[in-house]
Amino acid sequence: MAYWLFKSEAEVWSWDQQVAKGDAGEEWNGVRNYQARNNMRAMQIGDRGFFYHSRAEKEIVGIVEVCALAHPDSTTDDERWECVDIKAVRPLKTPVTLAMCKADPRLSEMVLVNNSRLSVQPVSEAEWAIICELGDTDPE
DNA sequence: GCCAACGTTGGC
DNA sequence: GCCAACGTTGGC
Repeated sequence: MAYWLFKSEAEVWSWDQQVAKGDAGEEWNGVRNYQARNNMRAMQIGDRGFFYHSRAEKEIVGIVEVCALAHPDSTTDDERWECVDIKAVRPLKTPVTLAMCKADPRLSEMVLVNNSRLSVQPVSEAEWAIICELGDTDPE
């Protein structure tokens, strides 16, 4: 199983809205970046991801699960753009802020720390465990 | 609100 | 195929 990180501005699509979708999940649509799309194409059902609020909050707030493989993005007719569906699993007990990630030397290689512009990014298994620890949350 | 970094577009 | 111009993202 692989791990990922999904970024969204809370004003556009928030964790609360994701939770409200329940187990049905929702398309992670609107991505118009090849690297982010390629990451979504590589995802498998059951992969886990962090849900990150960019801009105002700048913190990882929850854990999501991939529940549909990459398929055409319903918000465009442009066949280049695809997206997966994700569903909320549970919130982190303690949100993990960007500042916390930057402050932890074990996370210095994290994409979130080094390439803040990429909206769908891979997370290593080690990084996953560290952030769950910082978030006081079971990594399963 | 500003601006640096990055990705994309389009003229040549 | 290069690269300048432009638009967008996101940290500060």
